[in-house]
Amino acid sequence: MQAISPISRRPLHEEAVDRMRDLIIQGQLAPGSRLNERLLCERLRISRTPLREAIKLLASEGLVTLLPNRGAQVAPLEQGRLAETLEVMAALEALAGELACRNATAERIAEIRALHEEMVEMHARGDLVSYFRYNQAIHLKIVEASGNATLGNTYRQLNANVLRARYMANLSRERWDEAVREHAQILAALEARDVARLRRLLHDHLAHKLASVSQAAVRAA
Amino acid sequence: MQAISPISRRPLHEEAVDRMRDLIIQGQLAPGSRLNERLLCERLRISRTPLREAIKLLASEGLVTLLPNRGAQVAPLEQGRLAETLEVMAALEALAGELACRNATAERIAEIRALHEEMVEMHARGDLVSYFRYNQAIHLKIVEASGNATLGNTYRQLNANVLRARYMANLSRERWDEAVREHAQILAALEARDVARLRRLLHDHLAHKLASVSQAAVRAA
DNA sequence: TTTTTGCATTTTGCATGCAAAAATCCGATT
DNA sequence: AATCGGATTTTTGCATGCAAAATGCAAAAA
Repeated sequence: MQAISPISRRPLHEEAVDRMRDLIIQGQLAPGSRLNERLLCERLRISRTPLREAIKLLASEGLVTLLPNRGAQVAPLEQGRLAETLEVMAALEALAGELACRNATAERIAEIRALHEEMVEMHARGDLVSYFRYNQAIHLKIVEASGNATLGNTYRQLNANVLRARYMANLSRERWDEAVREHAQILAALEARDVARLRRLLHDHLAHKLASVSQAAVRAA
Repeated sequence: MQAISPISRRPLHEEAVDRMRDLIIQGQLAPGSRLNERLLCERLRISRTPLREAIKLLASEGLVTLLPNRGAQVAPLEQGRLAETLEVMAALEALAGELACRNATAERIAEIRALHEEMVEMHARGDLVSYFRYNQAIHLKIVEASGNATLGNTYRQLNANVLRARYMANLSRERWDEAVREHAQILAALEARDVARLRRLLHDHLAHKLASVSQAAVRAA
């Protein structure tokens, strides 16, 4: 008998989580704004039960803050929290790099290089939005290449919180150029399977990202 | 005016999460067993709405697996997943140690030493259960001493999954002795604020733990 | 005897109802 | 004009209702 892909029927609460996560990351639901259940139910065309389940899940991801007896709000953006998160992500990426050096197949690394080439192209064109998308894809791919699914889940969860900061909007030209150079080095270290070097590069890359985001936040304040 | 602790009115779903998490960690809800909503509602004396919210949250922690249209089950224990989790926790503890060296107050470190002394005492007495409790407390305290709350949350979440394995039951005498020696070294490095050494010690300590758990699992299989 | 099919029961997923808490409004009072 | 108090409305938290899906089981067919 031939393999048939099962009919997919996602639960409503999952769909709701994904939709709301996107809304929050894209800023359509602004940090600090209250989540009115009735309103969101109407917009998503679902009832309160799955919506409330979704809100609780987003709260566990840190994208939403629960206010007892007063519903929930989109988690406010805090500089300190962002720094904390990036610090943890740096450690996770360093681990991912190490594991990827040891476990990733050559094909997987080639895929990462392909993404890298695309990203460099977008940098050359000055297409910041596309650059940013490839950049994200590369980091995620490295984490996946580690072969540690738990690491991947943990990373993604933290990443959602960082995406909201939309630091890409405040990326200076110098920092952008530097980031691309760093990426080239990261890829070279991965291809050489140089664990120590890759660990250090990934760690520093994230540290620089934090510095750049912090600066942007200071300017905004 | 004197500070009064407010009358606690925790949401039912939070209470339910905590209770069920304990039940799962303690094995009263066995890995792989189905979660019958009606039954659990009766046991916890709550209705299905907060219960279902709790189940979804536990699923995001990885303690529960959702089976679409067929409810949920306690997440089965998998050797590979445990190894993955410990690998991530090792990286997080290494980071925590580094941050603790830099940020922790002397008092905080003294508190950790106090816990360590107690733990050594329990080891001397052969009181494995108490030893295990102090051991946990020390690791959590180091993570807290990092001052990075996000790191703490991430660590605790992963930790819940490890606690279920109850590797302490299969702890060999030699490994136990060795673990205590490792802890003494860890504490010394923290007190000396020797970042590099502490990182390495914590990392190795976790690696040894994984090895010991794996061995126990192999024996059980 | 084993497999398949139809039916009854149970369980789940989602919607809705209800009471309590919070927010809002609005006039009275200072 | 600002503030307070109280009633009114809104919103939340939890319970329950209902339909669809899954499960169990016995009878029919192979």
